[in-house]
Amino acid sequence: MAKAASKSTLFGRRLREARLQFGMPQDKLGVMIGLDESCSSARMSRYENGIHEPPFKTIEKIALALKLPTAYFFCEDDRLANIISSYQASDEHQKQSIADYISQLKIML
Amino acid sequence: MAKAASKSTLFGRRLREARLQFGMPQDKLGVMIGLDESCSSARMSRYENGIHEPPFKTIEKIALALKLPTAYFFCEDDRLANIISSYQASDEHQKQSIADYISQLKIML
DNA sequence: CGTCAATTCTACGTTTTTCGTAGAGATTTA
DNA sequence: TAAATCTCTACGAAAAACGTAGAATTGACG
Repeated sequence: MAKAASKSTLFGRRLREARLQFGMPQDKLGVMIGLDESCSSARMSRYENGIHEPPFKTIEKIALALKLPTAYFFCEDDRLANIISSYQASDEHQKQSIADYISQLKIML
Repeated sequence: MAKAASKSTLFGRRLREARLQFGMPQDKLGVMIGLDESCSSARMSRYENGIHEPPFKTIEKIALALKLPTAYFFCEDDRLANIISSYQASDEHQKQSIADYISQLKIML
């Protein structure tokens, strides 16, 4: 039987997605952000399944470890999530290009 | 004397900024998202000052009330925060334009 | 299939955090 | 200044997350 996703959160789903993309088990990622290895897996599991919600500091450490902006984990919209992660991966010049492009559009609103 | 910002969080700072922009006192905003008016101001104050951290559900309600994407409240980078809120304010066609523009840049990475 | 190893999940008691209350402090307006 | 509006905070009660220990699941290999 499939897992009941009853308690899942957007954050949890994005976390799992990003971690799998990164190719790392829960316990390893937990240790990366400073969790004790004795409970690392338990905690990460609960975060991914939406059973518990981590404090902001922990969310930031996770984002840093996975090389994604914290905001990424709170995007419902896949397209926006992609924009955010692309922005993160861009160099200064490209970041400015993106910002400029958006400013252009805004004038037309 | 200025308030000690010792416990402030990024979320709290973005929340205050967005609420003031929206032009609404803490208690009113709290009631908007379903808080009892008897403690609405107390809770919003603690969120803004980083004394307490609200659960994800509450963060989402706040974002909805202020007409901003949840992700906005987790952006350190002002330029990215602006991109996110502009995206939110755009119509479907413009959203796609933004996504396409970013895809273009990505190819050049 | 069956087994071993790796990974993920969860019940339970403890610890930590947030909540609601009540009122104080600060700021603005008349 | 006085009154009204807005914001902040100490305290005990309630709720949520934590660490532990081990169970369940998944995957690779024979």
